[in-house]
Amino acid sequence: MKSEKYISPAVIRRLPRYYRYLGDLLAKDITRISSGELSKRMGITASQIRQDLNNFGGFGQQGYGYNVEYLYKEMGKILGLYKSYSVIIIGAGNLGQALANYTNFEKRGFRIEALFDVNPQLIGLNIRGSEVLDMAILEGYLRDHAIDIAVLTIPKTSAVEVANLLVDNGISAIWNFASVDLKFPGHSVVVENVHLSDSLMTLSYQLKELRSETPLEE
Amino acid sequence: MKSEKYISPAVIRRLPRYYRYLGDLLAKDITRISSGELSKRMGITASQIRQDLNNFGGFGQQGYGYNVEYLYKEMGKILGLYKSYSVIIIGAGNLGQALANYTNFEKRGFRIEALFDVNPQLIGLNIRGSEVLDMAILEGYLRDHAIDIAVLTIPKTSAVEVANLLVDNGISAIWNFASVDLKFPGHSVVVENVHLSDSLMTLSYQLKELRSETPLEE
DNA sequence: TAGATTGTTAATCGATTAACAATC
DNA sequence: TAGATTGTTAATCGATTAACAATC
Repeated sequence: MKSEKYISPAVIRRLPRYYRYLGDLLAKDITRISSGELSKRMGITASQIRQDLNNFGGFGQQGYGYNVEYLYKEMGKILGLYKSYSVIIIGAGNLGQALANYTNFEKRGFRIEALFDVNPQLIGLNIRGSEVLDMAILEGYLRDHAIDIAVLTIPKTSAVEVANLLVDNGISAIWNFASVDLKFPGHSVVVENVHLSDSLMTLSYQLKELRSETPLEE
Repeated sequence: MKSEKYISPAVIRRLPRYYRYLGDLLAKDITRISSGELSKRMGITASQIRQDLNNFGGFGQQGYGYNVEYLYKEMGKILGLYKSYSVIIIGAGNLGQALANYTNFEKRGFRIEALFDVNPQLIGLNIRGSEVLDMAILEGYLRDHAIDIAVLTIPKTSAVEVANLLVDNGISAIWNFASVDLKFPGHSVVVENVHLSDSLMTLSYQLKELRSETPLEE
């Protein structure tokens, strides 16, 4: 109906970064900021900042710039941070537990309802108020609970199978830490990947390049 | 000297993905692959695959395609995976420990030498063979050990300060999990960011959009 | 050889930057 | 009002895709 304007992924990826900088400014009691000043701080062009923001509305004022608090709140709305989300974590290993223990997510409205694992040693454990449940009851659990987001922190071997089960049972958002690309033909699902291995390889590539560029020191 | 051709970040980000798919093919005993077939599997154009690979050399053969094992190994070399890297983890909290416990990194040649933390409760702990050392001795440690990569898993409040200390003491690669953008003017340092909060916000944005697109079910 | 598929040049598309009129 | 800075259109730049000659 509202036929929203298409926003490119490149823009979307910059939104959390704007949000972060605005939050920092707010913490420093800076009340207004121009695109030029923000440009210097963020290391991107003022033109890009204005283009990006204007995808979502005219938040600034000529001759003045942007009101930090207002823009911060608007960005929060755009990012969907004023809603509360129910979250389950699939895989209660080191990474799953680390995420469950990370309090900042709760603060932003991401409520961890439960964790799931196949390991009997982990089942029954309580991680900062959330119980680790048996993966065997996951399907039933999803029928009884309205879950917004599933976090996938299981090995790639079982990731595709479990992801399909999640989607077949109504999950439409997956935060995927498994080293596979998930595809759900015919379903409306959003997936955000955190491919740690890929990230580390990219670093390794860059380090190799850096070292080959720099001639030996004398 | 070797005046390497400039490779765009967009290409670099795709390299680990190629490497992953080639590894999967290899595991399935598939010995050859054409750009057309790989295109179908990866969901990117064959043209892009050929362009990307040809940044680094002509790995294929007309009429045949690419030899999977050969290309896999070449990609590994390009990514710098045949070297061994010494790694320290700064911040032995949940995330730092999770990364230290993740055995796949060791397998790829990233050896975790030590972890560092300020918390007395953690200092002295042994995480899968690596000791948690006092952050106070970090500077001295760096003088005595040749460390390739530092993993930054500390809160953003101290991240900038510690990162500067690392770089001042010879670290030239940082895998940054703190929610800040690190800058090192005048130093040659490569930084790879894993901004988990940003990633989760992106997911939240996408979920919000997905839900506003889809009209109510009847 | 004929068929397949690469490597590479050229065309297109999209994203970034520049410019400037509008306006606070 | 004059100065500053936005919102937006136009220009540029870079990345992706298409096309095809080269060649295995």
